This record gives sequence, C-alpha cells and structure tokens, in this order.
Amino acid sequence: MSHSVFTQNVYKIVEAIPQGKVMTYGDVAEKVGSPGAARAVGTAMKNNPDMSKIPCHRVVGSDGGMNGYAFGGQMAKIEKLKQEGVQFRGLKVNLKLSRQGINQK
DNA sequence: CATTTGACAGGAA
DNA sequence: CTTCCTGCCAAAT
Repeated sequence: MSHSVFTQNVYKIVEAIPQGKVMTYGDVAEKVGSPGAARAVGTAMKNNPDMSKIPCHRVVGSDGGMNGYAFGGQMAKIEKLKQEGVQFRGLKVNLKLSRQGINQK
C-alpha cells in the first residue's frame, strides 16, 4: 500500500457506496477532502489495486454517464448497476434518485 | 524538479 | 440536447 492519502480515502469512499446507489467523481473528491479533484479520483480509480473489492462501477460522471471502465464495455456497467437497483434514464444514471451522500444538483 | 497525461466538471456556443 | 474550451488535482514520466 504505497499510495497517498487521497487515493486511500477514495478507495474507502468508493467501497462505502451502498448497493443501488452511485456517486460522481466530484462527490467522491469532495468526500475525501479535495473538492474539484474529480480527475484525481479517476486517476486513483485506474490505479485501483482491487477492482473486485472496489465497486468502481458505482462511480459515474457528473452527467450520470460513464467515461472509463473499459471492462466488458459500458453496457456491462450499466446492467450491473441496474441489477443493483440503480434508477436509469436511458443510458445514464438518474442521479436525482440514485445519488449517494449529497442531494441532487 | 518540470512537463504531460487522464476513468472529470462546468460553462459557453 | 450536443459539442468545444477552460480550470483543477494528483500521479506518471
């Protein structure tokens, strides 16, 4: 574990995301104490040591869509989230209903 | 130590 | 609603 506190916090937050809920990179960034560090969160995610332990699929963009996660395709991520009970609006997550932590925008 | 890159966000056109 | 540009932060080179 030779990672910075930011990355550690990010992992902790992401792991703490309850099933059926999602969080945006910006929200996670704010949670770890670095508001605006949404990109840094993405950096930590791809550094992701345990993808089986870290539900990075529950982390979505500010628009409720997915930018990365090239693991089986975005489709797999969407289906996975749907299966967990996340409300979808087309191909994007309905943050208004399935956002965790902070209220909607 | 300086520069570039990247799984982002928000505003403008 | 879609596309382009700018700003931010941390990690990698």
